Amino acid sequence: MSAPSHGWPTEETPLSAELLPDRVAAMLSRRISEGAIAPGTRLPTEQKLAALFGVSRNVVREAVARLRADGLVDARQGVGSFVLAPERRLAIRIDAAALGGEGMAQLFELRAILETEAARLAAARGTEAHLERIGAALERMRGEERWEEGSIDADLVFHREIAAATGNAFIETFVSFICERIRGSIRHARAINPIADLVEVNLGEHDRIYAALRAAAPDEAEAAMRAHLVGAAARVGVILKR
Amino acid sequence: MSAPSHGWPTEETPLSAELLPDRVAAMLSRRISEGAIAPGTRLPTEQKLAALFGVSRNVVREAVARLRADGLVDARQGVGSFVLAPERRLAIRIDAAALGGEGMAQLFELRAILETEAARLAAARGTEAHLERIGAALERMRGEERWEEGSIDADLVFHREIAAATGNAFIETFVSFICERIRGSIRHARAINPIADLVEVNLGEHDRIYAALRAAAPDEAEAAMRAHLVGAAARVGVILKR
DNA sequence: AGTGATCGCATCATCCTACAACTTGGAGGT
DNA sequence: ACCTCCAAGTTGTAGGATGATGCGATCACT
Repeated sequence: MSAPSHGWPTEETPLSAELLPDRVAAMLSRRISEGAIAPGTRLPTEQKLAALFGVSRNVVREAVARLRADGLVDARQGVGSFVLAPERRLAIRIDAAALGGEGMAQLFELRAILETEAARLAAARGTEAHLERIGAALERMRGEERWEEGSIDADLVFHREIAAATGNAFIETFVSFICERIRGSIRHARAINPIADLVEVNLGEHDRIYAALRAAAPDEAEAAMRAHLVGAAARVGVILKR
Repeated sequence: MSAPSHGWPTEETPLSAELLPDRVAAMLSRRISEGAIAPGTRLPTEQKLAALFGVSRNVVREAVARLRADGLVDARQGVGSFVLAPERRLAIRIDAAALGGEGMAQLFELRAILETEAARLAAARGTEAHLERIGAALERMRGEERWEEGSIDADLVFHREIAAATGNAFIETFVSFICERIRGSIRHARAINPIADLVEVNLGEHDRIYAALRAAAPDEAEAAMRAHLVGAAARVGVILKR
């Protein structure tokens, strides 16, 4: 037993539809983020990993390359790959597994923090061009009567355009990212549990936001956005505190 | 000439220290995010990319694998890799190039939104264990008299622990990520322009935050955090509006 | 001629082998 | 004790081979 028992029980692969490198990367990533590999320690060599996972070294390389790109490990030629401290990460990634129950509530809370402030800033700074694009998204939503793919898309655009109206590219990126993740996880639950999510309700809330933005009223925009998010969260079974 | 002139001038590589796959991925990523490749269109085949960049197909594969992991392209076996709409991205990545001037101000604004709210939540929810860890970071900072590596590290821990005290894992991740990116970009400017950034100033601001958290006073915690961030931004030459 | 099944082709996914570049550590000589 | 050189181990890169997959063209049958 030369390996110091890293604890690699090969983890029977649950035959997911993902590609091999993605699976390997996901497993390693989970081990690292769970602290099962302690920062500073060295990963097994690529050859050993290949043997452990039962894949070729090329597949392992793609997986490790992704970990390196995310800043989870530091691969040094001729030495090995070392686990980095978690705060060194270079990319934020949210996998669906983290959104079960409590995770979704937390993500909604983060979303609310960003979007309420985004609404406030958009009301204060949004140009006519911005407002027109927000209005266009609203109109697209108005056309549909059921809450399905088309209107959900328009909803995302609506929120993204508000974030863009802040003039802050990072706010736009982060809000868009979070909304997209929430949408992705909702789609599954929705098919099973078709909550009464009438367009009228949503439209009323959206109209209030838009009116506040048009009126350049930051306080009202923030309040309207908060009310909308509380409602949206409730509609997917999440209670948004505060 | 079968290739419909994607416009691939091979882009002479500026001999950076990065690895080959990283360089290829960065080039492709830039093309995509700049819109030079229009969503929906197909990338050249891996063989052609390998020939264009003058590298092996393996290198291209690692690069494309990373793009796919980030949600920038969708690679379908036997067909090709297609560029996705920008909002479909699965990871947030901030490269240093985006932080020149205006970028840094925008990132600070985003940071302020998150951290002021985080301070408020931490004051309301933080447990004794959380507060102790925040205090420990503060003590570590107090030991140093110059603002250098050690105290900067402690500063990061201080902010991260406050985010952790919200009990929201996503807030912790996002705040930590943003602080780390700002730190990385500051380090360079700092070496050239050693702004008067005395520890006492920083400590005073931090003490105010800590006192507010101890007192479980959300409003004061938020105000103290805002004051600190305005000061921190000013010290690196960024004016934080509002 | 129209329709359906079949085949071939382009492409990605995976695997394999080999070599280059780099680091480490020890053998051996000075 | 110190320096030099070399051998082993590891990651980085190259190139090819093979299987899997999706698409279009061809071909046979009606």
